[in-house]
Amino acid sequence: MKKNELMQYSCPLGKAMSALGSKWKPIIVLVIKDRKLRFGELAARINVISRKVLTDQLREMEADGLVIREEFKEIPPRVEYSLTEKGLALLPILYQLEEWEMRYHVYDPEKVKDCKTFLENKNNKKVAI
Amino acid sequence: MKKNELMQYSCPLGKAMSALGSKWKPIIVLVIKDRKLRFGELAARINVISRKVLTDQLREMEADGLVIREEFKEIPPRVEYSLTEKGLALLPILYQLEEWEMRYHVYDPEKVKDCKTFLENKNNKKVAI
DNA sequence: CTGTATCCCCGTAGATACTG
DNA sequence: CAGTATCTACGGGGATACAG
Repeated sequence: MKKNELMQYSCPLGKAMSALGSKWKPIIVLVIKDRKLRFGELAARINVISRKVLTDQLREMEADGLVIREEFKEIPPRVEYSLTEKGLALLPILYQLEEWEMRYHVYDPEKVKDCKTFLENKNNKKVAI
Repeated sequence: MKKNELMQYSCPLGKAMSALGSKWKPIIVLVIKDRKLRFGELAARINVISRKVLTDQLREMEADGLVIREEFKEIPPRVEYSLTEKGLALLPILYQLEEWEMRYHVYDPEKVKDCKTFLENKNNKKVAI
């Protein structure tokens, strides 16, 4: 085993970061937080992500125990995603990270608003990012 | 401005993740936490990182306001790195992330020990990773 | 001692078309 | 509806050599 693999896979912090250190995972967690969402709902709420990448990310998060994937064998197919207990436990930490950034960075309120409405636009529902 | 740039640079959480979402930054924060360290000390404590990458990461962290870089115009040159207030404020969040991972994942205690001693070995000093 | 300068690899993520 | 399959582009990260 190489040393950097030791870092990545055996250190708790390294492993935690690899579980949510990708571009979209923290956002996906925040978007699913309230209730089960279908794949299409997820894709609509984060409309800048491609379906391939969304699928990839969800599969990895499932493997990491962050989300639950429920597949209903229907026509048309339906798949629902929800957070596991582990995924839910991540929420307060993500909020703290958000607060930390807000506290030490000067934001243009308009841009933050843009960011919030960006996700809201496509679903007519508040998503706190 | 493209939408994904909006996500990355205007959303507090997106910005926070881009500030510490790389492979080494969280570890660098933990390693510097106690006191100022010279570049060489940092490189020795995280001996699997190449000097180029360490330099790159430190420069980015400096730009993000996480670390302070003090350069002493001496022969031989001396540079000391320390955490800013912003960097220090990140510590409790990193510890929570660590605890979160520990709580939901079954670790082989031997491997965690290896991970700890891996960083300890090169400096004869405890570094809590 | 503290870095640069190159070069290169590989993985993430994106675009697009297609499928059960 | 919920994905695959392919191909491509880009950039982080690594190895090595050199510099002030």
